[in-house]
Amino acid sequence: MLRAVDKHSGIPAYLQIMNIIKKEIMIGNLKEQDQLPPVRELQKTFNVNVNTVMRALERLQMEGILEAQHGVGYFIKESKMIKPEVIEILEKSVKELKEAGIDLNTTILILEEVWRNVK
Amino acid sequence: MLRAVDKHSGIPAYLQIMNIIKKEIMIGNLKEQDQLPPVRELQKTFNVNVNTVMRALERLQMEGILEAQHGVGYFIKESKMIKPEVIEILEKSVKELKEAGIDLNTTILILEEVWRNVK
DNA sequence: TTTTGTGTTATAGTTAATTAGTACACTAAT
DNA sequence: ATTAGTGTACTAATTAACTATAACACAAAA
Repeated sequence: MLRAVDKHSGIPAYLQIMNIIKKEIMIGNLKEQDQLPPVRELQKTFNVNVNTVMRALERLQMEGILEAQHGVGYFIKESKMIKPEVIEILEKSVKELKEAGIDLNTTILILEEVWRNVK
Repeated sequence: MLRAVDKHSGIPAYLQIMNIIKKEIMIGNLKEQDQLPPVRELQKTFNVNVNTVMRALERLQMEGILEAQHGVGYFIKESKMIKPEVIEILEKSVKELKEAGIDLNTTILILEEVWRNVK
């Protein structure tokens, strides 16, 4: 479910962690009021320092996504799960793109460009 | 065509520059043997220091995408343009996603997840 | 040969991200 | 009251990214 961070991607670890957690919420693996694993466990899972975990969680708090309870744990505060239709739209495209031999990075670059141009 | 870098995204500027140039190549705005604008101009366009431009261009050289000619300029060495069909696949999805009220960041997060799961 | 336009290199300083290590603070169960 | 499990805070040090500034090196045209 939760995976380690990629330390060679150039993307700051705390950003990656934020995104991983957001993703888990969006696909429904984490729902409102669910408790996160303890920070000392997250630290091992993501393979980073506690402070880095804290930075990620603090920012997710600021975004209203998490809530901290001192001495207890971190909880999902706001969770808007993505509709299955949305996943399906992407699944269809991804299949076609993979068949065309396109890789993920290329797809993201083109996607950003297309996003800007489509009305 | 070329846009300034987003200094608040958390993504290192040199990575953003690399991606912008790759994107221009993929959509066909830059073709093999085309010359890039001079580094002192790129510096202004991207709103960064020369050294940061250099770092991006050096790495693109290492990836075999650019070639430097001292005293002359930077040239596109390898350019594989994306097929229009691929763009169309994404355009169709993007339209649907926008209509569903999904934003770009969310799309990218879900896309990465879907990419991992689709065979 | 000089000038202009280009890439290249180097130094010094700043800031952000990350780590290690330690200690403290709150909560709930015993 | 104690303990175990949790979050929180702080200091010190390291590294990567970035900036400003300046100088140097090569190529082509005047």
